[in-house]
Amino acid sequence: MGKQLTPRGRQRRDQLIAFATARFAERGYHDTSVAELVSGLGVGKGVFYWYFESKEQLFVEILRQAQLDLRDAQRAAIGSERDPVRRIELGIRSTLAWIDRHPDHNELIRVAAGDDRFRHHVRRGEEIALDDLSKHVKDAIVDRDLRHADPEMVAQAILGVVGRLAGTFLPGRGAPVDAVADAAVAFCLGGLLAEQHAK
Amino acid sequence: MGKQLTPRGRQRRDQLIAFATARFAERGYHDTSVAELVSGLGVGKGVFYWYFESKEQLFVEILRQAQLDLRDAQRAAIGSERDPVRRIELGIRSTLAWIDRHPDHNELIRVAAGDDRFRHHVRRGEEIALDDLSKHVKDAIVDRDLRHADPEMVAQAILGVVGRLAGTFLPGRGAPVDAVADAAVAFCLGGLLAEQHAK
DNA sequence: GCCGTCGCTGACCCCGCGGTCAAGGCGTCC
DNA sequence: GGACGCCTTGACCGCGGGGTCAGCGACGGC
Repeated sequence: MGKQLTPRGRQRRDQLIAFATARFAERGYHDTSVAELVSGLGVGKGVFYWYFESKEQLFVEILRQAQLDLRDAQRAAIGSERDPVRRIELGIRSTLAWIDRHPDHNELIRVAAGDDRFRHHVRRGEEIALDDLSKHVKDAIVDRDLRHADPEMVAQAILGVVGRLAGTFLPGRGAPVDAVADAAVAFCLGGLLAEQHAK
Repeated sequence: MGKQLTPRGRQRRDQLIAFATARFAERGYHDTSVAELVSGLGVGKGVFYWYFESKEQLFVEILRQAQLDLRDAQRAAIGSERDPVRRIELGIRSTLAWIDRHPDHNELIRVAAGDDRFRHHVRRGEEIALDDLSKHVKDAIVDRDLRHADPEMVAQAILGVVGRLAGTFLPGRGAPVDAVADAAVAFCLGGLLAEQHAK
């Protein structure tokens, strides 16, 4: 599967991945042709098929890599924090920070989510983070004697908030990440009705 | 633009729309060919182009109609309710009820949101509902002296929650709509940290 | 200098797509 | 019955897509 590559080869491969990521994010999967990708780098078509099996395989690879990277960022941010609520907050903030740093990858995930062919990849990539999040929610409910709620639903709701705010405010008019993160955290924790209290 | 159709013609047209809606929802825009649509109804290809200008135009029409229909449902549900928080709740519930009744249309909206070609249609369709929602949020904040928050961000967050919960729980697992709606409302209003209180 | 391996070329193939159109029913009204 | 207009047919077109492949450097080891 994994082909042996010299440093030179690896460089080309990375070029292709980087360029393809940008194009996929900008124009979607179907509207980005292989011809476009190679001509964008000024190379022949064969180069593409030297490094990748197919356009689809490349897309999936980028997608998977992005999801792994995001997951790493989340893990690193959460670290060994004990308080479940705080873990959730750190997860939210690190996710938004990652999206802010990788707008193309996030866009690509959105594209993938809208395509039947790739949707299950997205779901699979989310699953683990979602399970973790659900656990934290469950812990939080137990620890703090909160109202009973299905942890998975709450976890999904949080993902919904984060995804939506990121998709709306980060790429368009560059709202400061921190402001968006603050809003996301405040909403997820306190909802609409939270009384004003120490910020 | 709008062609005159006899009752028979209108019936065919509706058949095509219904079938296309299902196919688009199931397989996406690109992976649903015109040939597939017509052969699914056992008619010739010309039939399609007798009723529609193009595949794209048909898709956009279905999309627009779905969004208008959803909006009508929301309006009807909210009616003349005065309390902004209650208006928001009614909006959430009616949206989820609509999605539950029209899974294909909702799926189609998701598909459209992931395609660069149609994304702006989706946004445009959301805009009005979003503005309304923002107003309600603003009113709620003023009325109840809640913590200051950007109404638009809160509105987007609410849409995020509703969209995500609908997309995850309604089509796959046949979760009862009311349960999902209760969870969505509870989360949007009280967030994670809301203490337990009268259900 | 020679040869092998890695990287690259780009013309080419085949296919399926969206879309067209000349021609042929079929219903209806006179 | 004839004529007209709505509806339908399906072979056909051009195009651009993903993917292939025989052959051409070019560089490094011997």
